Amino acid sequence: MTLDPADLKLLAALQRDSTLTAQDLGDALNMSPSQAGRRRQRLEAEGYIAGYRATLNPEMLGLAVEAFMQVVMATHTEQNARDFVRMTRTRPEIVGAWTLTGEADYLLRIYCANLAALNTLVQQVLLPHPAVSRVQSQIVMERVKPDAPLPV
Amino acid sequence: MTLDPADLKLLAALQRDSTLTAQDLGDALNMSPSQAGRRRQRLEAEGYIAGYRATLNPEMLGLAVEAFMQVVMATHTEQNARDFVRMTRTRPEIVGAWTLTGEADYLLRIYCANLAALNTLVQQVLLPHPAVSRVQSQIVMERVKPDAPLPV
DNA sequence: GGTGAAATCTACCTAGG
DNA sequence: CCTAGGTAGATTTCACC
Repeated sequence: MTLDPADLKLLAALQRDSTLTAQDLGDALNMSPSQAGRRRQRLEAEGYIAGYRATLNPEMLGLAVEAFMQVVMATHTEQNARDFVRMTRTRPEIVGAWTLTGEADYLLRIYCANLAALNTLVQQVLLPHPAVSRVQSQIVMERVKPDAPLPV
Repeated sequence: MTLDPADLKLLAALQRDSTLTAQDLGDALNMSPSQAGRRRQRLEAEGYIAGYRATLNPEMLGLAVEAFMQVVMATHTEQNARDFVRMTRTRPEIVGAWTLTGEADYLLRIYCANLAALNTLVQQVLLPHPAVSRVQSQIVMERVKPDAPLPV
């Protein structure tokens, strides 16, 4: 039920590249392919591995602008919160949203084609939302360390 | 060279689940497995797909605390920036780092086992760094929309 | 767009502690 | 009796037609 060093190495390897075969994993962990495959199946079944995803290149898809937005709510009713959360889940350009401690109520992570699209999102979607009081956009200038694996 | 609607559907599907076979993709796109596989190979070769990764469950790994930190630099020399960037790439609990427009110089995304570990990072690593002036931690209270696929 | 060889996965079987 | 290693059938991939 607990993770031994081999499990951690296996998880780290699959975070970097999920196309590694049981043979590859066995080589890396000094065990037989059977054992490595069995371990992977166990880690999947126990829920350590949430899924296998393709990672895309934002630039190649015309998503030139990444941004973070801090959103402050005007009123903190339950209904407002539900509405806002539903909106974030509907908009595909919002690729992450969190509620945080501190002054801002929400942090949004956005991918857009250009600055105009970002502005449209703010002016047409966020600011018109009844519960939203203030939005502060912060555009990403450089990805210093983008989307690294979890520390296992 | 440009992406047609089938390409976009294929990329969206692989973002959700990269274990889909050429047959599965063919079924979803109403084309033969050969064609679907060929398209995938083309999108990989052209660089639209950066890689295939396993997504892990942070909670299962004992990573109970997610946080964002806004870091303000004391001095903006080239050397300071390089040092700081190297530090972020070294620390595994820093899973993302960006330079932003606005008052803060860096935004860091962190995964830690607990609040004590987070505090240790701030006190032992970030604040002692010669270039760092101020750090503002914002703990994630709720993941409203965590790590969604890119909008394709 | 289809076909077939090569590789991979997975369930089952056998051996050893 | 339980765990590790190996094996074979089914599935998938990929180069070629």
